[in-house]
Amino acid sequence: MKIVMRLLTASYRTSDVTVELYGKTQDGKSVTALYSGFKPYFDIVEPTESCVIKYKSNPEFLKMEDKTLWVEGENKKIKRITVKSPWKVPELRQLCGPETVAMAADIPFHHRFIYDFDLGSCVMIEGEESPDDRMKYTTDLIIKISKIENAPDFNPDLKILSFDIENAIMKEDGEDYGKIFVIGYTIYKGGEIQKGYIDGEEKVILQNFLDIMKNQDPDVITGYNIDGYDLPVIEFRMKIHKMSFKIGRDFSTPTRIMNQFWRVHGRIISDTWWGVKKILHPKHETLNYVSKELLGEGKDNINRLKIEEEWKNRREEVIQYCIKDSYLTLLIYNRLRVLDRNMFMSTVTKLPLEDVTNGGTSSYVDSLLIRKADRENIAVPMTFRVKKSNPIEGGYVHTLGAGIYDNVIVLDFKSMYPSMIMKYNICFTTLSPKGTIIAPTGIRFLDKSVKEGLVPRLLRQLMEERDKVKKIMRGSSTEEEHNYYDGVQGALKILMNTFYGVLASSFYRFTNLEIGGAITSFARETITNLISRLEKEGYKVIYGDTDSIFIESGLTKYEDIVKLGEDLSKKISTEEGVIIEFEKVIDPFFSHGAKKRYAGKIIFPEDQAGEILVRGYETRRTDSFDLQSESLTKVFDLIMERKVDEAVEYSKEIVKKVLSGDSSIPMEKLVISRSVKPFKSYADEKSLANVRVAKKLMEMGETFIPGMKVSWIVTNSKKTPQEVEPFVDGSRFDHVPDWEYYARRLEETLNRVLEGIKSEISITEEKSGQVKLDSYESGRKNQTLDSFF
DNA sequence: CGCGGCACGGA
DNA sequence: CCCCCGTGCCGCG
Repeated sequence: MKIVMRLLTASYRTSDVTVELYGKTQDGKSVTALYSGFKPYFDIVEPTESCVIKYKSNPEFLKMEDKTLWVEGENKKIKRITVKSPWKVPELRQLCGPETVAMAADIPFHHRFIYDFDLGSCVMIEGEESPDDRMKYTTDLIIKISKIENAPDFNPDLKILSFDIENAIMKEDGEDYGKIFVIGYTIYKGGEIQKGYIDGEEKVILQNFLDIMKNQDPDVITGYNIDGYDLPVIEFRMKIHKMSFKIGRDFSTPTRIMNQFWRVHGRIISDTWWGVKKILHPKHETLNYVSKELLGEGKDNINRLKIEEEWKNRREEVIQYCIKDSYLTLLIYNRLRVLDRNMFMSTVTKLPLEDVTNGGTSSYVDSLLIRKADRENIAVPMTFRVKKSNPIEGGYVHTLGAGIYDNVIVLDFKSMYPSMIMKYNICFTTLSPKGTIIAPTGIRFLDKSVKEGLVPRLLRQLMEERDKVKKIMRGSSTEEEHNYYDGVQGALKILMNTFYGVLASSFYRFTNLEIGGAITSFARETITNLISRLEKEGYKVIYGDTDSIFIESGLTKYEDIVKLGEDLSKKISTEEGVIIEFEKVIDPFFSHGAKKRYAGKIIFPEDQAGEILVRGYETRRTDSFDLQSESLTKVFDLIMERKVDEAVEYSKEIVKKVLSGDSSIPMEKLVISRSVKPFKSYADEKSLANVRVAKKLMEMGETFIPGMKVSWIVTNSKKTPQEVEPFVDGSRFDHVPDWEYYARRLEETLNRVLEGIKSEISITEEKSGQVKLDSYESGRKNQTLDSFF
């Protein structure tokens, strides 16, 4: 038979080293495709005679081939050693001691298979169904592969199972420690939703859970915080009942990767919380808050801290609450389009969906770079850590003076770092003392005419691919088609931009800090040269950051400003060999005089006109309290209308109101929220409010998982460290906020902005009058806020 | 009052 | 397990 499927996950079984490819067909069939006979191998650089003998006499040894591979600037003799068991490779690669250099000996076996067959995210498989394996897998089809090749891309409908557990609080040790009362779930397939729950004896619940996995056979397992909570609890409770947590498509058990993600053969475990964090960046990360924000609907009202009581007295409500959690989570997961995003990324990285869902960005680059290196006989080094003595110097940031600016033109370098890599042929394959391209750091690279680097070539192909996809997108006839190509081109853009990050990282196989430094130094040179040139030509450059330049045009007519923007972009692009895009016009443009902080009203392009753009300020920060963000937004709105006096008046009023502890101010508007890392990573955990709050929450019986955001209200800032009380979404807060603290923080925020205008106004217009709010300086004796109001 | 640790956002 | 730059808050000496 012959099928076409999208790759969901890839793995291998240890019993006979068969590669397992799990996928989904366009018509919704789940597939296990098996490939036998592929063996793991790795390279040893110029091994000694005794080392060769050592390998040949090892029971794992299968064969040895001679290779000549390019290693750090020269061709070297390599022995390629093929062995029996993938899991033995870490041990075998150092068989001859630490002084022998092993290459490509840390590539996961399933990746090795995909790279060698040069498979993409969708494949065509020919083969026979395998009745012998019928009982070993939960999928609709089980096929022994006789032929496999790439197929055109498509995004099939996947079956998603979202679940949530309610269990005894894990406070003290005992038999019922964490005991599960109920599992609620929601299954989604092709637009249809099916809800359900399992209760009863815990052992029965767990068994039913395994049966649902087997019979429903979901492609994706999600939930809210399942990585750090539900899955560990289930694993733990199964152990107590001496059950095996076999939810894999091959009935294998899931394993935890880096104490964070879970991986299981055949399915994608994709925590919605993680998607929320990465895509939404909300102020609070609780399911209740995110649901309300995104769906306009919150969780049911159940007291989780007294779950045992609730389970005894309100069983039906708890069950409904539990199902609803899984349902809301599923809706959020779909709303965020996590699967679509990941499918697009898997398309452009040529990796299975699971690998882009739970893998790092280095695996994206690996997937493309290793294939190319292999085909060009370039040795693939193992991942190593580089000591970070002198970090790479980063992007250039132009000083931004305080004030209000008119009709500001924004120019952007298109894909700055990828462009630098391509223009200057920056690559580990072109790095050479004989090179004629000299970076500002003094590092040399060969000219393209001598040798085009692997990375520049790859980026060029990705950029060409993206331009092609964009063109198809513009010509697409349906919205669906348009969205598809838009997704692909967006993923290509993200992928291109990850190259610099990965190559400059301190923990990657192709890392070279000289190369990372060369890229940023070329970028700094490019932008600073352009700024000088524009200034020489009489333009007033007011700001720039890494790849953007802000010019106060000095013009007043809209058409003239737009024309200038277009002319500059055209002129510079042709001259510099790097594309400069005319991005927008902002009027007015405001900053209080700090880099990376500005606000302005967009007047070009048309489709963004009227939008107030804020960067860096408290309104954009998830760790400022709502009252602060809202007040600042209001002040910016007034400034954008150039109503400075009104802004000052408003600011005074609101600070006064807060200082008086006005009862009309909702407590929620005072909540401050910050994330907390694993406790052991802190130098002094007691001195940090967020860490203290996390610990308090755990004492209260709330779930806290490292990486989570926690929320609090400051109740006494005069004490050291300041006193804070956790704020739990949905439950009453019965402490008194430190109103003076909030008034002071608010005033400082608003003052920063208003002072920025005053200095500007007094210079250009000699406008008298007090703009600055009456100041309050903490720590100074005889001066408190009270003395001013 | 200056410094370092920390979290967050910009690009 | 993605880079650095920069801001602002807090606690400490």
